[in-house]
Amino acid sequence: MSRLASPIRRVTLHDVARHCDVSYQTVSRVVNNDPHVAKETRRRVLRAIKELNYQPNRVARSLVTQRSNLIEVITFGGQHYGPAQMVTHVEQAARQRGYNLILTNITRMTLEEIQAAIHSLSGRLIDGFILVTPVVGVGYEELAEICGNIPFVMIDAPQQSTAPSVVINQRYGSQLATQHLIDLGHREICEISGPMNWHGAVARHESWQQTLEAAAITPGLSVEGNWTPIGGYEATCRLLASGAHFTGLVVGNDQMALGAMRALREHHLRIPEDISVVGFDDIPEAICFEPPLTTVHQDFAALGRQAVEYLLDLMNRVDTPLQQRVLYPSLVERQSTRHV
Amino acid sequence: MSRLASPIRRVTLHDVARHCDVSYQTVSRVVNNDPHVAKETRRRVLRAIKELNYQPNRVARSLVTQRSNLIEVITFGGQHYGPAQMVTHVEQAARQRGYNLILTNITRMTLEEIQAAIHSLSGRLIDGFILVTPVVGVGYEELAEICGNIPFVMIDAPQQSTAPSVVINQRYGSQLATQHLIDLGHREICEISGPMNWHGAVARHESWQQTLEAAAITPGLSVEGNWTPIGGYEATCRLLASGAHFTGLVVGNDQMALGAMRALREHHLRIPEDISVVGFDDIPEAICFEPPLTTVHQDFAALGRQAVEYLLDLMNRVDTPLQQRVLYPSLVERQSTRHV
DNA sequence: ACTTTTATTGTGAAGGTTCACACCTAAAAT
DNA sequence: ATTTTAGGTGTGAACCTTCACAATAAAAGT
Repeated sequence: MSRLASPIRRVTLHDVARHCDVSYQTVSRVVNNDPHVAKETRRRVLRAIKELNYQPNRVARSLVTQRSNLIEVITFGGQHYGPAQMVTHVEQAARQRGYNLILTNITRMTLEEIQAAIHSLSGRLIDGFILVTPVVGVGYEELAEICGNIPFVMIDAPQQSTAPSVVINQRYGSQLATQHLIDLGHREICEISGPMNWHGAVARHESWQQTLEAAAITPGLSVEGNWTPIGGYEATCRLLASGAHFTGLVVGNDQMALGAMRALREHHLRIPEDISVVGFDDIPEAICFEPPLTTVHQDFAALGRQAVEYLLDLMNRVDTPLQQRVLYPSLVERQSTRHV
Repeated sequence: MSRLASPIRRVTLHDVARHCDVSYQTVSRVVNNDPHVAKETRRRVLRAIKELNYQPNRVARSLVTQRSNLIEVITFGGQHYGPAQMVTHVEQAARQRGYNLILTNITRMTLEEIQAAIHSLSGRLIDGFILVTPVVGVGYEELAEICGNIPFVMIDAPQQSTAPSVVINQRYGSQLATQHLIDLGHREICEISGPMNWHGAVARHESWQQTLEAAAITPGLSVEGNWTPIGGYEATCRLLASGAHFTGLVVGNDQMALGAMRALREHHLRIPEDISVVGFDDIPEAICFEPPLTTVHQDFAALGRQAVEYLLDLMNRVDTPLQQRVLYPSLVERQSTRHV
């Protein structure tokens, strides 16, 4: 007995129809909950379906209906906390609505890669895309061109974009973090930013700067990291080597904050006695950092749900407006910050 | 102009055929790289394909070939480091081989949930499954029944199972960690384990115990955690509250190790001066823990690649043997452990 | 009693591809 | 000169649904 998928003939509408002596169309009606079926007939058909263990062939259905109930998620950096979190919740929301998810995780966020990803499953009759596009150089117009007439929603699109997108207001989050330090009396505040080709990094950086300036404080030095713990460590070492004096440090994400705290400690700076540190993301580890990290919480679950909801609207309702739906992060105060 | 996916007729084989005056079958041959096409004809067809921007309809193709080039990954705890890592690499490996991935992340790892997940896309002609089944109660026989004649590979299956699976040898990893402490002269060694309904947790626990016994050491207390930082924190508090004395602590994963270290510090125990801690997973954060964590490194990328490779063999080659492919973890020594 | 409406069921075609086979032509073998 | 072979190309059917419409029977209206 071979284990190779043998060409076992699946049971079809016709088989069911024959089995209970109706036409295949009637069976189709029962399967699709068409009301124009006599009660007694429906009963008979349903029993036959169960007896024969009939499963509608979704491929054949797709061929005629021109829709697949498939959503493709194209993401970048799927191994990181944020994206992984989003994907999980997008999947959950999609499945609840009867859609399955095709996942494509690209390794370089360029238009070419996106194009290749979309191309690689063109012809699958994908109903819609969710694009996690956190880096610059991937704009709405280009994407619209690539996606053709298939609706899509962007996550992590540039703020204020006219593209259909769902975002968390990064500027607001960074303002929250920075203002928190200001409120604690800090006047010398530096930053470890994310890679500046990410929208989020730019937004957080600019907002850090503007919040300080609004409080008539000259921004301290800002050093660029790469989102990783080691990146944060190295960036902080560079910052310290520059001789800059500061009492507050705003870090682009929690992982880098972890590295930053390590670097600070190695330079015999205590947290929060000497330096207050605030992160971004609120990863599950943050609460157990040494000390527990004050950070900005982002609701990735809501983000994922919203994206799916919006996409389904775009797919199924004419004239859903193209807009940017904005969620707001919140500050979580822990022990890595204190009054100066 | 509506943005709703309008029923724009896609260009088909027939369109291309008409455009360069051959039969649709010839175009099909060109598309599928059939050698029985004259050079000149192929050239003409290829040009027409490009001119008309023809994309083969994979749905129609699936209908007749009975295969979809689709692999479904059913995972559990997709937001955690390990599973997220695996999914990412599985996707990458699959796409390289021309397969796309349908992701289903279930929230409770039970046979019913798996069945529902598989059922929800039955009829999509999925070519194969990759099942991340880290908890007990989900055995090969039951899965084989559910999957019907569709081949599947399990990841994180119980060791020694006869099921087609790819695993990392957890026992070996735990032995590495425990032996490391023994070699450093520790004789009082406790454990924070994962939830005992996970194979991995059981295997690590048993191997911890056996390694100690093999060295004629009585195992210390073992407390069960839930993989999370806070879980590790609480478990360690319980351990300390029990009054147990120990100098070495083996923790089921890095996240719990983070929580454990926090708990230890709060009880004025220094790491590694008073207590040596060793983790499991080697998450990217571990190197920046305070102190950097000695841990067991698992190669999730290799795991994902192997799983895909094995599944494709199962799908395409008759009589691929059913076996368990085993990878080995390695110890990464950092600063959380030292000689007693 | 006859027409109209409604409820239920059936028929033919289409969706876009691949498979099995038949056909044709030109070159090679006899 | 005739047969065989190979290379190239085309035809019809099948895959399994849904859609549009036709057909029938029963019920309701006149």
